[in-house]
Amino acid sequence: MSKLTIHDIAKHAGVSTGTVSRALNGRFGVSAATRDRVLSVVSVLGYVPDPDARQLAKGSRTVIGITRFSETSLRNAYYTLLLDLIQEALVGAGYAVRILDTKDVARPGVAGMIVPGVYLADPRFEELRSHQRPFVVIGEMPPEYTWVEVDNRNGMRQAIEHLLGLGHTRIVHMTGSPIGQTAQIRLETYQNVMTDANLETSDDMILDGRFTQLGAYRAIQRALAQKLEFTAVACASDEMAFGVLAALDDAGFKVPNDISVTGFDDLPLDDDHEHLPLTTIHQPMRLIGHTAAQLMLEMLEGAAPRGVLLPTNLVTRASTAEVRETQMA
Amino acid sequence: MSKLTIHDIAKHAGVSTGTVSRALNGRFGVSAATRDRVLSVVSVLGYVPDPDARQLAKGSRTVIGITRFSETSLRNAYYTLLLDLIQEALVGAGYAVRILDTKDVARPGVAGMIVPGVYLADPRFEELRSHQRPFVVIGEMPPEYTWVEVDNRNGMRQAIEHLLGLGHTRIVHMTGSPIGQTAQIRLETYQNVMTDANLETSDDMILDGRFTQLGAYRAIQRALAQKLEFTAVACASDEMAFGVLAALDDAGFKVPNDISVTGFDDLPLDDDHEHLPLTTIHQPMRLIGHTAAQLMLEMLEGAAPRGVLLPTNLVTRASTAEVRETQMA
DNA sequence: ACTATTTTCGTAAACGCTTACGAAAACATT
DNA sequence: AATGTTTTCGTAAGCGTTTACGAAAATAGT
Repeated sequence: MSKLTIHDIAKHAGVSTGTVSRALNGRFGVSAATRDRVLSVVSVLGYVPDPDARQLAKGSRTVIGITRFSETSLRNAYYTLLLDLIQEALVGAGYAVRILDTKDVARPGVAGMIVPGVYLADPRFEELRSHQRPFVVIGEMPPEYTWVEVDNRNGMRQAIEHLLGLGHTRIVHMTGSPIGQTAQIRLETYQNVMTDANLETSDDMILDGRFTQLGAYRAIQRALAQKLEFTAVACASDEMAFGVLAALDDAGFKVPNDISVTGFDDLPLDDDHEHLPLTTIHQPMRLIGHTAAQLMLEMLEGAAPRGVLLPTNLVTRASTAEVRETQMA
Repeated sequence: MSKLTIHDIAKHAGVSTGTVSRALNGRFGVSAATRDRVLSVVSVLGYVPDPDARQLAKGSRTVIGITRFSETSLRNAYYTLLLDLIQEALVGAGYAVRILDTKDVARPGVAGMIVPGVYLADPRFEELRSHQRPFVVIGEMPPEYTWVEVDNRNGMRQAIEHLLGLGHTRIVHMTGSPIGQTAQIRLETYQNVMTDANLETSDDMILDGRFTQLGAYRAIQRALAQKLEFTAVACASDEMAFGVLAALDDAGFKVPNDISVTGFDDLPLDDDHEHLPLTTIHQPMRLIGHTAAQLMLEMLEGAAPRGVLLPTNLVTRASTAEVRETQMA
């Protein structure tokens, strides 16, 4: 019940500590048979290696920094969750994780940085590039960098096609901040899919909700005031979808009977039980976090840069329905 | 230039490694003279002990968990900053910090928990209490627990008195979620100060903004629709104040000429340059984080529980002004 | 079969620190 | 001065890993 060490595992598995360590780290020089035996003992006894000892033995102290999210602080639920997940994976691999500023990238002891939401024109990006430290960005980047992102194009396509499948033709898009490229990609995809379906996407059908509930709420109010007609709104984030839901409700529209709404992210918000269950595009957060950690580990071992695009999928819930005849006033 | 170890220090100071360690940790058994000599060598060479080695040698691995914030995920900017600060202090003291769930409190290796925003009736609270692990809550608690919180009473008093000093008499309050006690205390203080000044605080003067921008925006819209008259609104958070600002702006009121607005928190939001500079109550975040860490360290050494109330101060910016004669329609 | 290779694995030395333990030095007490 | 106390400090044994290094075992080559 006290601390389980590598020696205990070695004893139980009838091998030496060196072998256990090699098995654990997937190092070369262990037969598949003994590796499996060791691993099974590990999982039976529930052994988990001491990160400190591991770190110490590995030599050079290494902390991996994660920068604070900046695109908009309101998308923070996303960030906190991500932070947690990355941390989990990295600590498991024996690294220390700290929240740092991009300017700390050169600090001694900092092995690398994980930076959610930087974009090419971001001033912080230059800061990162100018030092040699490896960094992985969470967001789409040119191929010469290492990054992981969800497949925004396919995600938004899924949302729009879902709406089209329900018979909607007047679909407006609620976009996010114009700075972030995530919003940009989602917007472009909306336009492309609509155009491919021979549907109109005039400028007034693109509402800017700035990735916030309030922004989306006001955008809808303005659109309604201008007598914009639509039967569905495809949002670039759940957060904004909630704002849309509120605005529609206040204006007397019923979702999904009068108007359908789709979100994007599907983050596990812990306080939003009051909302209508949202049809949305699910992001595999767990996978994103783990992949980011994985990429960092790869970089640290000198791997070449690469980008990873993760799949999304549509989650159909209660905020969308088939279009009906007389919907708008 | 490579890693500076305790041996280097020992050599330079002409003592043994044991002595250096003792000097560094303020342990008993080192003369003041040698301690100072060692410490000066340390600072000259810029030596900083390896946390992993320290941790390993100290024996029992100890991670300190911080739970995810739940009161409302929108107050997340607050949380992220806090997390960062606590981490900074704790890591400096040789502890590992992880984001954990309250139910992980019993996990082996978890020395203690720092829990922002739990309240007495919180189900998570029971979970914490039932295990013996020490925990410090960020938020006001009965004296038998260890906690740190900003002086909400004095803070809200400062805000209201500032408004009173400007001649306002019709002051409404924008409150947060009814669950959290923080909102409760701020609300009560508003009522008390107003009553003490012989001013009215009827129920319709208390608007519920649910700690979100959107919530506050809608609350103001509703109040305006009901022809509620007021010359100032004192908000329980900056977040809500921004919503109020937006609602007032949309309704054609000028802040601060027509109506004054105060916030509460003064968090460094990195994306809100577009807002009018807010008169608000400043929370010493750095101090809160460090104090939380400090209290945890104390607890770990078996200190008795205690609560700490940190001072707030009023920051006067552009959202408040003297009341004028003809303000409301 | 016997040697040359290759693969698997055990041994033991780090990694940088803390902390008993006991020796030496300092100070008190007679 | 001689002895007893207390304080200061050096020595060395860990803490739980990783990883050369080389021995042993398995496989290949003749």
